[in-house]
Amino acid sequence: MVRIRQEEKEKVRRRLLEAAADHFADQGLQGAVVDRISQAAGLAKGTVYNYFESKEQLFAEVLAEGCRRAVARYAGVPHRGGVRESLLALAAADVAVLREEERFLKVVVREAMSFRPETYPLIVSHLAPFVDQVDAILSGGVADREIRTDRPTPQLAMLFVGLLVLLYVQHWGSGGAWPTLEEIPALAVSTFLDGAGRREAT
Amino acid sequence: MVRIRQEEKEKVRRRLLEAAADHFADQGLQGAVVDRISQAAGLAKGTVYNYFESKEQLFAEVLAEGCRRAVARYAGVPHRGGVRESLLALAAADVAVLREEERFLKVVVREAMSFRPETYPLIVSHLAPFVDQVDAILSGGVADREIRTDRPTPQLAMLFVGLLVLLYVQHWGSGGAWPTLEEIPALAVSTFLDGAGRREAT
Amino acid sequence: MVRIRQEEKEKVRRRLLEAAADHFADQGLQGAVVDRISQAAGLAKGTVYNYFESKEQLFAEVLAEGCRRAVARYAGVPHRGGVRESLLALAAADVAVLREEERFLKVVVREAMSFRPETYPLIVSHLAPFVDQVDAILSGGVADREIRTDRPTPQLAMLFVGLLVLLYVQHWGSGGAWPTLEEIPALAVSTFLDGAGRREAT
Amino acid sequence: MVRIRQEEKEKVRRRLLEAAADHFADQGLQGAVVDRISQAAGLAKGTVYNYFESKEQLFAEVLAEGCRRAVARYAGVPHRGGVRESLLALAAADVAVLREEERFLKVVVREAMSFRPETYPLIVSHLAPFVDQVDAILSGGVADREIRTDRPTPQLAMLFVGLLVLLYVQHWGSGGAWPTLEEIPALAVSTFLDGAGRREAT
DNA sequence: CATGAATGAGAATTCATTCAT
DNA sequence: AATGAATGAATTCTCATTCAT
Repeated sequence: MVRIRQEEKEKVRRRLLEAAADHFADQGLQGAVVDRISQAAGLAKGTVYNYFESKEQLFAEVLAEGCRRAVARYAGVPHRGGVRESLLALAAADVAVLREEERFLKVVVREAMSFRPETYPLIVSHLAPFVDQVDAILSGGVADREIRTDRPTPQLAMLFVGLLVLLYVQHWGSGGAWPTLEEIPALAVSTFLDGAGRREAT
Repeated sequence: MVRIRQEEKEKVRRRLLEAAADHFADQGLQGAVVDRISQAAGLAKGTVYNYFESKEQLFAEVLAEGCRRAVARYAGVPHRGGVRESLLALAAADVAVLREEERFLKVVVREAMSFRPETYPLIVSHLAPFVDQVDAILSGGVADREIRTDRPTPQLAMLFVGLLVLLYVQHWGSGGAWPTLEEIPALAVSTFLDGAGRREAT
Repeated sequence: MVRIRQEEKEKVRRRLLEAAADHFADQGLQGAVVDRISQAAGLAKGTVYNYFESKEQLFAEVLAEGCRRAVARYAGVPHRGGVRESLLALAAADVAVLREEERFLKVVVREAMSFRPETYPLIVSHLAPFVDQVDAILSGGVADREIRTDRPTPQLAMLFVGLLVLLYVQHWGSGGAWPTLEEIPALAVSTFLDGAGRREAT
Repeated sequence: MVRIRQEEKEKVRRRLLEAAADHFADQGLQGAVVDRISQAAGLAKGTVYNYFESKEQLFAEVLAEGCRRAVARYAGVPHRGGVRESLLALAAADVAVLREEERFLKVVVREAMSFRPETYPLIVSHLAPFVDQVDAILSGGVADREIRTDRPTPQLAMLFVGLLVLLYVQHWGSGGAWPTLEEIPALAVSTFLDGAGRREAT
């Protein structure tokens, strides 16, 4: 019975998080309204406060949950083949997550790009596992002489992740016109690895 | 006499815009408080409304002013030499603007990266001159066979601008740790043109 | 339980309406202050907005409630005997309502006499049932040859109602000196039916 | 020269009063905005305060001016013939004033009918000359046995004036539909003297 | 636990009034 | 005298949070 109670609680919590993600994605932390979140979850305003300390807390949890869900997906991505293939696979996984958890990811991206001191470190730490994975791939690439060696791989990794995020922002900002979600992985990897200059030109 | 009055008014307006930029940069549109802006400008609350219709209006004007100041600076940048040199010069000019008008630029970047439907088109239109300049450079580069031809130059231009913005965000987000403003132009251009892959590797 | 809640809410709503009527009667729509209304009702400012959309809405509801209460009372008045008796009964009922719901009626009268385009039609429509009743009485009087036939009864009805209102205004304006509430029905009916001219004089 | 200065000042004052009457007639004391009044007069906000102590003062002066203008016109009306003719002439003069000074009169009527303790006595005192004139006519009528003797003539006079005002309100409230200004004098006098009952019926 | 009415701090905005020019 | 920029008190309305049921 306690078990069932626990599960029930967890379910309600989820519902609230989903609804919150929805609203935070659209309106931001300040613009979102607790009452509307609760109603979207089919609950009363007060109930939110049975699960979360405050609106800010709720926001932080949405952020954390978003990162958790994202990271969970990357863990399963295998790194076979060269750097290009691995990065493609990772980026593809990322886009796949985006599709399923767009609301959560939007919250994360939006907050990340507003670089508020209160949340920036939080987000960086949440995203660390993902960046680390990229870093690992790139380090392998350095060993295989596929990657430039004049810059530290952690910085390159951050650049790659940043590039992905940048493309998401342009995707959302353009209303999905360009780039489309489909082309993002290839676009990101190609831009990141090859640059815009002509090969022979160098 | 009227002349002096006019100048005086313009000065006050400036002061308000500066103060507003400060606050919007830190708190965003929703987080900023009109009363605190006016006080930061050494004026009373009501005075803000003698110059601007509403908080939203004020925000829009800060945005416009930020873009205006930025664009004004790019106009003077000459495109001599190859693509690399031109882009470097442009990026350097951009960073120079950033140093002097950090508050305004932060507002623009923050808003741009939050991709709100209300302001995204506005910002895009404001930034258009800058993107166009990059586009012009890249188009020249295509003619000189310095730039890949498999992607439309407008998209490449947006990518370059996005990359710059991305580096600003990481600069601000890291508290200035990495990248520093000095290294941003080279970093942006090198990443954009060369990518992270090894030349020979291809 | 829900029942009790509902009743409780209805009670609070009433309290707010009464307090609002008080203030609107004294200060008019523009002069009244929401905060003072809520405090007069023993509630906090915000509570008003849990029950009414806005100050204007609240005013409209007070108006409607006032008319509703008034009309409810007239419905029970029987028209027996001649025109004079019927009008007297009706006017007496109106004065009786006035005594009990003075605050509400004052709001209605005040607003009616300020002939604002925003509310005048509203008030006219609310008062229609009362005017119609007078009209019915007068029409009966026309048949019985008690009433002049050279003017449409609806216009005469409006005149009678207007006369009543006029006497209320003079009553309130004079601080109750003249006319007193007691004499208003007879005064209204006599003035309306007989006029100030001498019978024989005609 | 002083003379000219004086006249100039008087002219400006007039302009302000007219503009104020306009706005007070439409918006009431509370709804009117000083700045808009001054601009309607082609002057700056501050100028109003060179001529009037405060908005309230200005309102009071508009009220007084309205009454003054009205009363000035009645003074010239001769009482010849019987009561009916005299009252008709007076009412016609009143309507004539209304036509020319509608803005001022609206302010007076509106304020009178809102029976605010602050202004009611003021208005009554301003209107006293008019009421007195009616009273004089009625007293003459009593002597000639044209008027009922069972009610004090001052009260009858107030009733007559009230009736006129009532018709104005209905005229304005109905958007001029009924009664029209033309029919008001006859309507007022006939209603007042004859009533709605049939002569023979009594 | 869920509920939702009550609360009141806080924010945007208006506008009468002042006063330096 | 005329002006109109500056002021800040006053007001409406919002919404996060509390708490009795």
